[in-house]
Amino acid sequence: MPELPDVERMKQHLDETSLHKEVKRVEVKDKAVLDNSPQTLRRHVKNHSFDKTKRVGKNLFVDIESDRWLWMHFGMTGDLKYFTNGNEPPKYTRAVFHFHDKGALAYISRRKFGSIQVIETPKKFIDKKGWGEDAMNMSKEDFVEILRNKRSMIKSALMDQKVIAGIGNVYADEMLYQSRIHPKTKTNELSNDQLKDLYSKMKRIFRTANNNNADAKEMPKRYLITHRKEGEECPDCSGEIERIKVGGRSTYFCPECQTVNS
DNA sequence: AGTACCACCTGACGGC
DNA sequence: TGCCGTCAGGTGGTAC
Repeated sequence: MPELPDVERMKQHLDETSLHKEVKRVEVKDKAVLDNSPQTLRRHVKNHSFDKTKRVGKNLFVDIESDRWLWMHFGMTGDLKYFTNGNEPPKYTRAVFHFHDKGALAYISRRKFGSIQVIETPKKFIDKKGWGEDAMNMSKEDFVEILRNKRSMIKSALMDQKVIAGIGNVYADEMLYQSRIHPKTKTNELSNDQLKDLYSKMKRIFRTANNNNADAKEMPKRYLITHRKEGEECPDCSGEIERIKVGGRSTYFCPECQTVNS
């Protein structure tokens, strides 16, 4: 699930339900998702409250005390869900933050690819990881400048979190579809105008997704995301959607429409 | 620098 | 209904 819009939705959910409430208890149901020991996590979170949140790319940071934050990442199947005590936590809940007010925030991860870690500050952490600017914060000029000299395939470049933070498999396909660019195009073969167009499409797509709560079913019918299936009819021409591998990831595209530099 | 492949883990889904 | 293969919105490591 979680690309930039999904994590943005989780951030808003946390902000609306769980901010400024003291954590009474941290329940670890599967420590596979913890980078620290349960004891370390508890030590930094128990009797503290989530003061503010920050999203960078697909990462959610939660401020717990001075110069101590939680880093949450969600892998391919993560989510956050607030529920009230007395109710069952959602399926695949791996950790629960119980608040004093009888509410609780569940960290959900079916495949356990996600992680929770106590860190110092988001800035230090991001620098160490080498992540690029968040896709929604990046300027058009920086976008063009960073991509223009890359020699990798455009889809791989878009998904590289060290280049731009936040784009994943589904939205990379969407951007390239709307820009009519073949996913295997060498990035440095794109013109500045094509890169600028790609940037505009990226912003519009993420804005649309954010407005629709990252729900693919609510996205416009002209979007590829509602037709991500082999053999499906392209919403823009009579062609059929094809599936290929790019950078090891399944890639859906329209061979009729996406002919730029292919 | 770029790519291919594997690993992590737990399913959901379609074909027979 | 059951078994089996394939796929899955991410990332990190290795090897070439």
